[in-house]
Amino acid sequence: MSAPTELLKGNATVLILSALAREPMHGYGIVKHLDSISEGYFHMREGTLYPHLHRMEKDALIEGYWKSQTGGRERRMYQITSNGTSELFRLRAQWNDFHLNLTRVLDQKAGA
Amino acid sequence: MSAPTELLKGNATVLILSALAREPMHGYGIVKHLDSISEGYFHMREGTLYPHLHRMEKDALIEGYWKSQTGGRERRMYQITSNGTSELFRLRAQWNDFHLNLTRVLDQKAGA
DNA sequence: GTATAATGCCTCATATTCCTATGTATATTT
DNA sequence: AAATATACATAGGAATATGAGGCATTATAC
Repeated sequence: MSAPTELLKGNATVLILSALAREPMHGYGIVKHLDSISEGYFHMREGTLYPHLHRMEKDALIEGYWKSQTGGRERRMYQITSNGTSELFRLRAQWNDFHLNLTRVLDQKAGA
Repeated sequence: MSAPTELLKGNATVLILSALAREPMHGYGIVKHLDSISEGYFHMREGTLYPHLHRMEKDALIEGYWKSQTGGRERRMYQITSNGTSELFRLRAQWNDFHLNLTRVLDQKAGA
């Protein structure tokens, strides 16, 4: 089973940052990493990923550079910046907060 | 602090069903209930709520009926159906699954 | 008494964000 | 030689929450 689109919305950034916090990766590698770590649950589409990477680079959350390979083909590598690390912490906290509140409503344990 | 729009996406239905699983409510009451139970975190806008209620009624997840008050003014009350209860269970399970997988990625505890 | 806020229902235009489809190109496997 | 996997990129369409607006009644504050 894979992640419902509606729930994925808004979480692409935190997923990408989490991957890059581990080590620098290129786009396709990020997709594979998320796929493998979640056992197929998060299979991010390229049409989702690349626009995100471009925006995140513009926002200085990540830094891209071209890396040539012995084979010849160049790949675009990305690494997380210090801005990106801060943002990752912020998004993680935001997520925890969201989870706490949603659980509270689903469990009906508080309120009037 | 209130819930980020992007995270709320896809969770409106489960929030509404959770409220109505407690007791029948009218639209405005649902907003107030969610607001109070989450201490202001989930403040669903009416532009979000009412289209959802109409769609959910059409999908037989909830049932609406007009209730007149001593004052004279009518209010539209909604109650959850058995379909709605099933759907609530399904969405709760889906949410738990999503949370499990996102946590797994954020904590970087599994995978290659 | 009258203005203001709160209650209560509803719709539409807009922004955001993900997906599908498509295009290009190289490397590896069968 | 063909099929698949790797790798980057963009355009068009679909879904969905928000903001702004409209309408009407009731309670509260001045």
